[in-house]
Amino acid sequence: MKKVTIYEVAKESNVSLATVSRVINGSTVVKEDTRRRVEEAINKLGYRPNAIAQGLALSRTTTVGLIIPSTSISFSGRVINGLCDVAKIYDYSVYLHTITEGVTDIKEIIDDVIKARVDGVIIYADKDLDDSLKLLEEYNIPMVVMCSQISADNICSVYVDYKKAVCELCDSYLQKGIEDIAILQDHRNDVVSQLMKSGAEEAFEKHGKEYHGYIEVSKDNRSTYKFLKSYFKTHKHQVFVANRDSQAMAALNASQGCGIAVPEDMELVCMNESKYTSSVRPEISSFVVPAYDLGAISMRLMTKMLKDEQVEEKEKHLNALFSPKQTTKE
Amino acid sequence: MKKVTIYEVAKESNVSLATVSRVINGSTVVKEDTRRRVEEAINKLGYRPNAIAQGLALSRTTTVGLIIPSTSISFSGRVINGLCDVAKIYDYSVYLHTITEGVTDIKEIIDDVIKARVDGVIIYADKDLDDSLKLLEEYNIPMVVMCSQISADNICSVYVDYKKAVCELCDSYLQKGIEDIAILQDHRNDVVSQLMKSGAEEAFEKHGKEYHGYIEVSKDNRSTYKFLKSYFKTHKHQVFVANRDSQAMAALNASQGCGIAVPEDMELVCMNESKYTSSVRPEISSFVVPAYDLGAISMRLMTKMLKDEQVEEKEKHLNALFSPKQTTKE
DNA sequence: CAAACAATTGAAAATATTTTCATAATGGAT
DNA sequence: ATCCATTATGAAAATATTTTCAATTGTTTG
Repeated sequence: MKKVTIYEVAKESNVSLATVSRVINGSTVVKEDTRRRVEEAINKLGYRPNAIAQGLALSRTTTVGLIIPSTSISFSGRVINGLCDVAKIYDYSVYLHTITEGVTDIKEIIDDVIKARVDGVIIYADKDLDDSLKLLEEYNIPMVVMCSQISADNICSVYVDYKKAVCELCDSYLQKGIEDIAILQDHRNDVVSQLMKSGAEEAFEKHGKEYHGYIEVSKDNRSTYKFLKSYFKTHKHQVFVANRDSQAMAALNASQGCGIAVPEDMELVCMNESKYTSSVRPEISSFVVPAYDLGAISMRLMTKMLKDEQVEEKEKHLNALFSPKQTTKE
Repeated sequence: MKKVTIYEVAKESNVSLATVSRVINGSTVVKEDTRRRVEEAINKLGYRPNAIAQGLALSRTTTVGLIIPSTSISFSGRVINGLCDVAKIYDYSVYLHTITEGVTDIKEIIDDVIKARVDGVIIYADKDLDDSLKLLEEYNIPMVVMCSQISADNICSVYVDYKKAVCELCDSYLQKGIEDIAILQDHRNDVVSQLMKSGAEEAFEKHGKEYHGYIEVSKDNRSTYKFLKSYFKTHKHQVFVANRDSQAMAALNASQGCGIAVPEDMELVCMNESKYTSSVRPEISSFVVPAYDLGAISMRLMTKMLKDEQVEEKEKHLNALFSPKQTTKE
């Protein structure tokens, strides 16, 4: 089983390399007759173009690097799906790197995507990654940053407007006179938490009040559950907002042991709907975050940058749609 | 910002290409003095090796193609994490393709990984993919198949022994005289369902009985929930086994409206634990499937094949660990 | 001190493609 | 038949690296 290259095809069909290349790429004109001959040779020999050689000759790999945290898998998973689906449409391939928090050295990943000569990089950056991005900027590699609001010459960003979501949520409660809104914050210090904070603060400020409702917990789910189980014995909130679906689940389960009925005693809101938050009973309210779209739009933006199409907006924000599943408090 | 290649480094440090290459790859011996000179030049010029050119010269890309369905994201996500973590350790990169059932043409994906000249392919095949795999075999591309039990010259497989899991589960109930065990089957006709079937049948046969407890539903979660809601009004089972976590959740929720208490009236068992099945209340029993390990082990096997290490077992099976969360029926 | 050997280094080929520029073939108009 | 304008094709350079084999340098040793 020896390798068959463009040479063998050329010999078999009695034409030059150039002509075979033209047939493969279908761009320039080739006489119908020779095209047929070449195509026959390709089929006969089972020739497959070599993307590596093409990449070298063209200085272009039609490959996009994706760098994404491995936490919150159901979310990342949907992002990846959207991204891959769109990549397929535009004939790009995806070169994947996951980030395991506290383990992965991002510099190494960046080194690798540079070495691999990807045409562009899409990175999910819910934390500050400035240094790492600098290097990619230096190399002038087109970038799409998911989650953060960064934009520059060669950088686009796509993010979910959690600030607006929380702001409107709080506002609607405040208008009904409900002020006791708790927001769960873990210590990841990520962009989403930041946005939730500023959203709440903005809403309260608008109503002439200051916001003080943060509940700080560790990143770990199990211990969050334990903490809340005892916390709820002494604290009752009218509204309880959690960022991740697993946190909302922890809150729901913890509340049940403490005689707090959801939603009658406490409304529970999750910022990221998943098939679980939507299927659990009692049902809990949640924001539907378009994770699939986040990936899909990021990839679409990337293809525009790579094909030198006009990118009308370099910063794109998506809305999280509130989906109340409970009889809203009066 | 012009490209800096091995040429520039060679000129800068007054040596030949060959020597620079030797320094980069650190394999052959280079005089300490020249090595230092070359390294200085590399740093000064900011030289980065070009993996594409290396790939061409070496006919090797240190890249592994991963082909995985986009359904059941939380499961695939963990597989991907394990796989990427191990890939990183052995300095391989991951080239990702997702399969959207009914949409993606697998042939196209295979074409693409061949074109990309990946060194190996890891594919999650919970359905029959024989034709597609044939092509990879022809090209002699090392393969690891996840989920199915295939093995051949250049193919290893890693799968979770669902058959054994279900068989032992049923057996333990039968020993207690419990025979009314229902197994939910959707119409995906996947390998896992097949294995569950044969596991149940084997257990019943062992006890001199025949198994007839399948409940057939559609693939769609929403309609499964609806179906079960009415089904449970007229049917009560002692034990109810669901494959995917979302199906177990549907069953749990459906049961609650029908006056069936879990676990008192009906034990609910899920074949795939997720953070949701493990955090929902009432708690449900589940098998802990080592998805992360599935990915990690597959990748490890692949690295062995690629580095020509001895692969002692070409078929590796993992056990799903039963984690009963309920007072088991007497 | 010369011979023998080991340690370094370099020249050039090889890897599989694209693309530019030049040439050859074709066809229509005169 | 001849010329001009297309249209089609080919030769060779370029892409960035590795590797083989030969040459050079350095080090012992008799």
